[in-house]
Amino acid sequence: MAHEDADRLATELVIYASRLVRAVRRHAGDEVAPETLRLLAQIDQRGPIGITQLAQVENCAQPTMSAAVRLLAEKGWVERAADPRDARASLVALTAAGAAELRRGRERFGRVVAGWFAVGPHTDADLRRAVDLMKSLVAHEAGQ
Amino acid sequence: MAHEDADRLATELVIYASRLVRAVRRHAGDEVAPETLRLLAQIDQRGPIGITQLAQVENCAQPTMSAAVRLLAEKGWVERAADPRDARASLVALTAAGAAELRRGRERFGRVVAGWFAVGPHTDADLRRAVDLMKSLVAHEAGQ
DNA sequence: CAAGATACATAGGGCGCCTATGTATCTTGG
DNA sequence: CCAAGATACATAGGCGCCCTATGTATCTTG
Repeated sequence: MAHEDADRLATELVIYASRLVRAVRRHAGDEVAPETLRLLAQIDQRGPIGITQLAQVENCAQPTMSAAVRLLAEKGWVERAADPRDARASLVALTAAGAAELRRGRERFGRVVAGWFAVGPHTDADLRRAVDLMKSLVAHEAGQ
Repeated sequence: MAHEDADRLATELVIYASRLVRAVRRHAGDEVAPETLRLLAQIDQRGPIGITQLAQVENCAQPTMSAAVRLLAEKGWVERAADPRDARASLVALTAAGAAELRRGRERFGRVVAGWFAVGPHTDADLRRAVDLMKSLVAHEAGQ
């Protein structure tokens, strides 16, 4: 059945995505994990942003984001400023050290993936298409 | 620089892989997580297999695999039999319930991904290529 | 201005992953 | 043939990511 094949393909996508993340995390050693880099990238992109909103764009629970931001703050990679228009809220932004860490992390991920990539038969265009596909999948999660 | 772009692209691949796994896990609710299904699929494929060897093919530490197999066994999805040729070793195999769970999990992952997939502009061939790409990347991790 | 909504923190738990270490059991060189 | 090292697995203990439940300010509004 074509149905079974499609299920299997979708399952493989998820499974290999999981493997890829684990592989990169292992090769990252003691440095920033994919989840951390993801969060740094998000904060970099969204500028000063509140915890709750950050949790929403990251699709995680607010307490999860509180804890994650606290860890980043302890490492000096983000700063929490008071929101002048709402005393309940805080605005999270990257520090210079956080921006540097984001850059270093990207370089390292790039090196690691490039190393595996070079051995295989795929092109840069394949890589871009794969990224687009997953971006599209994830984008449509929240939407329904 | 082309270098910076490549790093960014590789980083995005990893980040979106991480998002995809999280998204699927969330939509799986209380049912099997991607990591669990990955392990069930592995045991299904490799037949009766020892803990250490399973840890090797899954690229994780042996105690990690011991714990994972224990959880699967508690749920009745795998059975540990004594290895007749080595009293230290045990042979892990799927039970009927485990095989059924694997089937159900694949169907659910298929449904979830298909739901997001249908909204986007991508084809089955794109999906297949993305899977192949990640498979290739992960395959070359151990190889070097 | 009380009552509900909202932003965030804390408490507590589960799972995936790790290293260090212990306990059998196998294998092998003297 | 038997001690010594190698091997298969388990246990202990720890960290990160993620969750729900709940508490505490602060905002908003009828």
